[in-house]
Amino acid sequence: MKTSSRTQDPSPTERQEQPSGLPSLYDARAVESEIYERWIEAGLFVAHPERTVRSGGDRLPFVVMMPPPNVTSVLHMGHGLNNTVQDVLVRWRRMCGDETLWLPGTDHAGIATQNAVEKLIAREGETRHSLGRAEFVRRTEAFVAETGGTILQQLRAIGCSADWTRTAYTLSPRLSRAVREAFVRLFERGLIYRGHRVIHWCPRCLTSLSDEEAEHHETDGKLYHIAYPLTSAHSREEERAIVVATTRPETMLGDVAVAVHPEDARYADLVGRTVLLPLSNVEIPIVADEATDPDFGTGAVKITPAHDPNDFEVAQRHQLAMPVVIDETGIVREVMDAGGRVPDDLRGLDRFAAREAIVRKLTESGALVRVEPYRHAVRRCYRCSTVVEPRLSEQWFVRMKPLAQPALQAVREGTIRILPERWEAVYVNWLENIRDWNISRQLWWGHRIPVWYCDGCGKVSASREDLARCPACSGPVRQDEDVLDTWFSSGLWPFSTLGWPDETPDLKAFYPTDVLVTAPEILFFWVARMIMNGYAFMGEAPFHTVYLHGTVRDTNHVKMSKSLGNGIDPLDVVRLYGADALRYTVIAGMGLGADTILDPNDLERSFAPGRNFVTKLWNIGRYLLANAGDGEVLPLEAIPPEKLRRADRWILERLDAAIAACDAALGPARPTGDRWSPEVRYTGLRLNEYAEAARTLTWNELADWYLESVKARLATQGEDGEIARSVLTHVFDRALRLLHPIVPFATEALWQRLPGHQEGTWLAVAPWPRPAGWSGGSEFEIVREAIVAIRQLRGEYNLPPARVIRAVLLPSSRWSAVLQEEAELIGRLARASVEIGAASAEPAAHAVLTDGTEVLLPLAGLIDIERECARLRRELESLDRQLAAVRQRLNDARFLERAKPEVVAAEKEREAEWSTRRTALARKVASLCGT
RNA sequence: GGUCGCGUAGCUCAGCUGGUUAGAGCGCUGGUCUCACAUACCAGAGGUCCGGGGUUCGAGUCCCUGCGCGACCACCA
Repeated sequence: MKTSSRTQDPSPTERQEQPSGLPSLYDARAVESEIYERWIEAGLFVAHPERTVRSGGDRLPFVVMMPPPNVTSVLHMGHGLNNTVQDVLVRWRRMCGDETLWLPGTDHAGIATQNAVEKLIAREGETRHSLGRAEFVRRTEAFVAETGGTILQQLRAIGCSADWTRTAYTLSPRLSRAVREAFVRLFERGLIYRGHRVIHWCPRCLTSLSDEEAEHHETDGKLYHIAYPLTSAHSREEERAIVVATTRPETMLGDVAVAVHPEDARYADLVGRTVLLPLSNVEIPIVADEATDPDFGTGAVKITPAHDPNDFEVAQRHQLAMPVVIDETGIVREVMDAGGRVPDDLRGLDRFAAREAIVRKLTESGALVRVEPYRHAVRRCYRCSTVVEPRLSEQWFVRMKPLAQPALQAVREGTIRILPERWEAVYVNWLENIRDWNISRQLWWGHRIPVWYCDGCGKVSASREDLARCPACSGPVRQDEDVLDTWFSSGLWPFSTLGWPDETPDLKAFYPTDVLVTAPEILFFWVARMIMNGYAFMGEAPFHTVYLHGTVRDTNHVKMSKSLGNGIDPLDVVRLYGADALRYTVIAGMGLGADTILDPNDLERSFAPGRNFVTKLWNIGRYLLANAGDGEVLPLEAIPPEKLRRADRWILERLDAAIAACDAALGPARPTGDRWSPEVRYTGLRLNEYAEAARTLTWNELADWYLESVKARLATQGEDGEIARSVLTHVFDRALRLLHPIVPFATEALWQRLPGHQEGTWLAVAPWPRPAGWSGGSEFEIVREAIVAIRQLRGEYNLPPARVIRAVLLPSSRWSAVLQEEAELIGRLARASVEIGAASAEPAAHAVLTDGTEVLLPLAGLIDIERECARLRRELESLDRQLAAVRQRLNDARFLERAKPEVVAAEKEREAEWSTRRTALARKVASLCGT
């Protein structure tokens, strides 16, 4: 073991001043980095496939796949929360004896990374096109090599116990091979196809997007009503035009028809006739189509097949042309099949400028009938927020319905559970209505689509290996220019990271995995697709539990983000308060699935509780080492049970209760069979409850009560002192184990110094505690009650703790012996000299315990008894008056007759309550003032 | 438009299948540097559990409704 770097170690001279060997203040910074290094050196986080039951070992595997952050991202609070949750689970299971694997890695993040690099080269005046594809990819690789993976380094600072020897990257050769394999298999199964249709297009990123990547944003827009004149006179004079409503007038240049509902009587006789498209002066037909909603707008809708997915389908049904009038950058021009539709003065305008120009022209010509404000959802690019332009193009799609089937069934039958439960409905709903997934991206950064086209014979080949010539005609081939959606590769994460498609020892031992921890935002992007892929390629679910945690927000409930400036840098928190404080705060404050609210303007308020808790732990440790020494302690089993004192039994019983509470809160780690039984399906993973149970044991029970009660015994030589030392050490040891997953650093630092610690053993892999079945702690409860009662009376009369006072206990018969025996202890903790059973007439403050034991605090000479008596008597008189009034009312027959029953009931209740209060007050007066 | 969630102490939140006196942390008040800890200890105040109705012996918890937030989904232009 290295000692040179252990900066928290006091020098030999300090050691004398600090008999505990621990500095008085916990130095998180020094302790944390040093301990983390030693964990890594000891290889504690490295998983061993051969030790799992799946590979002939005796351990159950417990596997968590880290949601790969974007390779270029830096750690923010969201990552902090996400990874802390995972680390807590992983550390818990590791201590439980599972062969744990927490596999870390990063995502190449196609659009995001490409955008970042394009911004970078723009400073040099370059564009990706000026550089060319090969050079651009090279530059991006260099950028990733330089800045990528920072976040993984940062995760170590918050204590993540991931297996860094298995760090994965979606664009690595190994995972790229998995991507190709997956693509080709789906292609061969007919689940990947090429389609010509209207997709979401980002005119800034210059790529198509999936439905999920085009986010809806509520926007205040306008609904324009435009008259399209009929080309021939109609019987009814007033209907010389048909009015259509649109939010995007600029698309009218690409209109090929006007559609009405087949059963719409208003337009029945117009179907089959034609109108003249304003501005373009093209004659277009009026068609009848079911897709038209007669109740919206005028009931007539313009059809722009190339720039609207619905219109595209209408046009297909009616075999209409599909002129493209907006290009890939959002400029209005004649792109394809437009045939002079776009007036000269509109060509070259941006789509929004064109909209204004068109509205102006229509207003001038009188074709614009009406404009009304209209609030609707506009789709925007999830990466750059640019308004998405629907665009007709050639793309690759995955046929989702067959893949969704088993994924749906898995959640319906409980093979996979999603927590919180409510997300299961969302998941099911999405899968039931799933549409085909556009997976091609017109980007350069990503996995190039492994498809080759033969210009000779026209064959389209998907291939695992690069093709140089056509497998059919041996002619020259060219590879598809596009790359795959980033989420295609991350969807393979649970098995591609384990070596698939090879049958590696890792894959055998660690697939399927166990719990997936992530935020609900990527339930569809990622989680659902992993599940579908799990079934498609591995034949079984990739995990049995999806744990969806909340979002980190500021005090205004706004999501934290760097761009909004309301973020908290987890590394700042680590620097100021320590990683343990950060972890404790997020875990303790997190209801299942609830958002975490933190105040970026007041880190102290947010994180002090965590830091304070760690300080408390540290101080318990200091006391223990200073007073129980660091030599061997008596094993608990070696103590004859009858020699245990009441406090010993009590704390051991509390320990059992805490272990049970922690276990219940964390829940079963996995289902018992191949699916979750209804009884336990939604239990467990209540990390805040677990944290609370462990904290209460450590602080409120061990430190506040047991430690205080045991101080005198520790000072004594001999057997009882040894027993106290043993119990204290034992309970603190177990408390450290329970707490370790939440605050790993401080607990490890203390545990390593516990009396009897064996060199080379680690808390990180120490066995998780089990309840031992202790009982007999309840006798100590009456002792605690007596102490609290004396303290309360002391507080009531403002007697400073330094003032040792007399206290007289008149025990009920039941606990007489107990209180007698514990009188010294009671006195010490309540700072009083305790006498038992000597009732006297002297003036005393008075209280009654739950079992009837009376507590008297003689006050002669301590307070002005005359004044206090006068005050109490006034109080008693006032109470008597009120009581008399209530009783009179209740005795009044007329009141009982006329008042509402609930009023009578309330009065009766009041009478009972005041009557009880009067009894207590009267006793008080009697003991203080005499009768 | 559809689906779902939330509204509990000044603040941030627990409160599981309805069951004694609704909890925690922070904050607040009073008292303490009591030899592990003032990043602490002791005691205390503070809640019509958003409003209204209902079911029940009993509702913070279940049902209906109103108000106020929020999330997700969405091919009525």
